Amino acid sequence: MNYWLMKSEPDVFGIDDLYKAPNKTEPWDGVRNYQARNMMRDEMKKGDRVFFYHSNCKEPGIAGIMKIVREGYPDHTALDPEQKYFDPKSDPENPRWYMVDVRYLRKLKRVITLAELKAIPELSDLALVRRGNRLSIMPVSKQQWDLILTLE
DNA sequence: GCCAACGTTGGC
DNA sequence: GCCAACGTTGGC
Repeated sequence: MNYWLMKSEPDVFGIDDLYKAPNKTEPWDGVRNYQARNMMRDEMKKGDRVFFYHSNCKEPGIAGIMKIVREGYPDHTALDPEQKYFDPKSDPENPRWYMVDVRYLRKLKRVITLAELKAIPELSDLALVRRGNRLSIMPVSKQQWDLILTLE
């Protein structure tokens, strides 16, 4: 099993929104970055665990845990001109963008903030805490995952 | 293929 | 709201 971290803006879609979704499951659509796309399309496997990270908000940090319940498949929001994430360069025969389905597992007892994570030397390799990192999806090692959970 | 301009991300 | 950092675009 692999571990990941995915960012979302809680004002748009936060951990509580995932909890309220049907089956507590939601497609992770709208990702328009190739590195992130490749991870969803090629590397994420059913059962993988994912930190739900709240970004661009008052208290950025890890808010909960979810799991992958459906592996990469084409992101249809890229194909629909009505959608915000429409991409005229994607096409149904050769979809450019992919998504996975995630299911809510639990909220953390408290949000583990970015500031805390940055202060831990053992996490300096985590992409999240690297300066200027803008990846919305990133791998987390088992060691990093376990360490982060001890902070809870 | 280089690189300037531009748009976006996301912490602060 | 500001702005640094980054990815993408497109002219050449």
